[in-house]
Amino acid sequence: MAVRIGTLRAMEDMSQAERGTAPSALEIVRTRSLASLVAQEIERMILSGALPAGERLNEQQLAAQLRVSRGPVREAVRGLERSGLVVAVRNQGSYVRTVSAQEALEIYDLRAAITGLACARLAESASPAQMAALRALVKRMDTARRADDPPSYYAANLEFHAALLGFGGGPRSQRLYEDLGNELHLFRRRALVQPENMRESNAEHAAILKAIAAGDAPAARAAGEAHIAGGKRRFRATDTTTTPGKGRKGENDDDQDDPSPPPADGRRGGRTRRAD
Amino acid sequence: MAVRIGTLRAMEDMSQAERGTAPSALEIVRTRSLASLVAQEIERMILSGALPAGERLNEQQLAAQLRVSRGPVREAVRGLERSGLVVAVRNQGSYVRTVSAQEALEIYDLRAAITGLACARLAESASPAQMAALRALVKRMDTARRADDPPSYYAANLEFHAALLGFGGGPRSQRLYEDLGNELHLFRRRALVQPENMRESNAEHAAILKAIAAGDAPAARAAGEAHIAGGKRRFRATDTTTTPGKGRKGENDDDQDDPSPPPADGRRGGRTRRAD
DNA sequence: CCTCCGCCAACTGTTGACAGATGGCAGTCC
DNA sequence: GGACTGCCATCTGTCAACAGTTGGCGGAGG
Repeated sequence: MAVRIGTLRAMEDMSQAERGTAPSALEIVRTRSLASLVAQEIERMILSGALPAGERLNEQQLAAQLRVSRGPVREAVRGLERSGLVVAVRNQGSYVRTVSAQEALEIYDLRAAITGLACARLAESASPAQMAALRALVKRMDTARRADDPPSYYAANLEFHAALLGFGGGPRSQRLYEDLGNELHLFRRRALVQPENMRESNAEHAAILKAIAAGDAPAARAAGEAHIAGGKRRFRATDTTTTPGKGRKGENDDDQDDPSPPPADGRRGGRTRRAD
Repeated sequence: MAVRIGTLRAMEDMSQAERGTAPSALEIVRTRSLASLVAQEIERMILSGALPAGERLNEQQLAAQLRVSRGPVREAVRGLERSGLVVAVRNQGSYVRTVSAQEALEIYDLRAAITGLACARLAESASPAQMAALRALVKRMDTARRADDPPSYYAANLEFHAALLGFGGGPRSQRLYEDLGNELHLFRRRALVQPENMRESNAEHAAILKAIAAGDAPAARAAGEAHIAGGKRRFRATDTTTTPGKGRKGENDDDQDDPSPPPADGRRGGRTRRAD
């Protein structure tokens, strides 16, 4: 109803409608709040390693760095706290969360379970278009592997898993998988993807697609779980703290409550000159 | 070292040491921030139904009601936004999240997957003490069922699942299961637990424990998944929107982006007199 | 020389205040 | 009489300032 009523409004709807394009800066300001942008930026800093695990988050330093007030920074940090990327101690500050080896293994298991679920469902419901998209991603990864281009492989791998979870699981599963992956990043910075690993990993991807294409739900589930288990194994192979494992799964006695919330030496206060 | 050095400090340590007891109000203020308490309170309001799904969260009204400033309220809401309980729209406000039927089913599947995982691991690692604790909880539920006491059953059920996830999965799994359960609460207020459901549910609990005690990991996993699947089925039986399902699993075409962020009529601004 | 106490700087927690946006209501112009 | 425009109350987004706490450093005392 009404054709020319509010051309401005119409323009807004248009620019909102066209997704995927560059969000045009003005639209960003109009739709996202400062706090959400700050959260996104801090999250990026953490995942990129600029803020390593255990690091303290200085509110006013971050605020000054991002040219905003402390309010949005605090709101952003509260959000990141809920999502498990940082831990906060009252009157002391927030720290980038440290993930123990045991927690990392647990997260791998969770990812395996939900990936298997998505694969199984996808085996019963995959559309030709979805299969084509997944196959194209595997092809991209294969190309990146041959070119020995780990960054490209890594990006395509992320897309593949996101598509897998989105098609087979749903938006909630997708977000969960992403969050778990982010937490995993906190355990020891190590983006090194070796050529052998790439080949092995992509072979598992192909196996997943094969089972899905065959409509074999149990096989697809097993393949999906095996893939994440393979990632867990490859992850352990490059790590020292997890290899001297006590035979199998760490028996979790219930005597550990908090594994030291303020993990490192909290250098704060005092008469130390500020770091500029 | 030093006996009477700082009796106050010593007292604080003492009160911190005694866990499980009433947190003594003063200790709460000293360890938890206002924002976290506000978040806890708002979360309670949402889960209890005082703030129904789709409801708008008025910041200053909440601030006035809780006798705090808007700052902590905003921080709390940002946290709840990250955890999926509320959605925020810029310059318009935050709303209690509405969960669609399809999302609810997806969440059930996720819970089934991680519950199955925990059961399988527990089948290989359960200690006698853990088994005893789980058996005691099943017994409590059975007692509650005989007494036709749904609230007690409900509470024990929560404890049972928390223990299951904590023993077999770990803290991360436990928290995840809890969060998913909270989201599920947002789909249609319906705490009605029928006697038949209680019996069926607890029978499934017993089946899980039997498989775990036998050390049969695949069987334990299947039992755990079947239990959540049973919950999903019982849930569907009491709901109308999910029963006219199209055969199987809703095929998720990618044409739905956001299912209306401002869900209801956002009554704001204008010259309406405020609701006191 | 060692121990202990007081001081102080830096930081977090919280509040109050200001600017901008939103959406309904009423008056006004065709 | 219907549609539109301006106005205004309400609320959110953001900022700046105040109060309280923390933890190390230096001086006083033994």
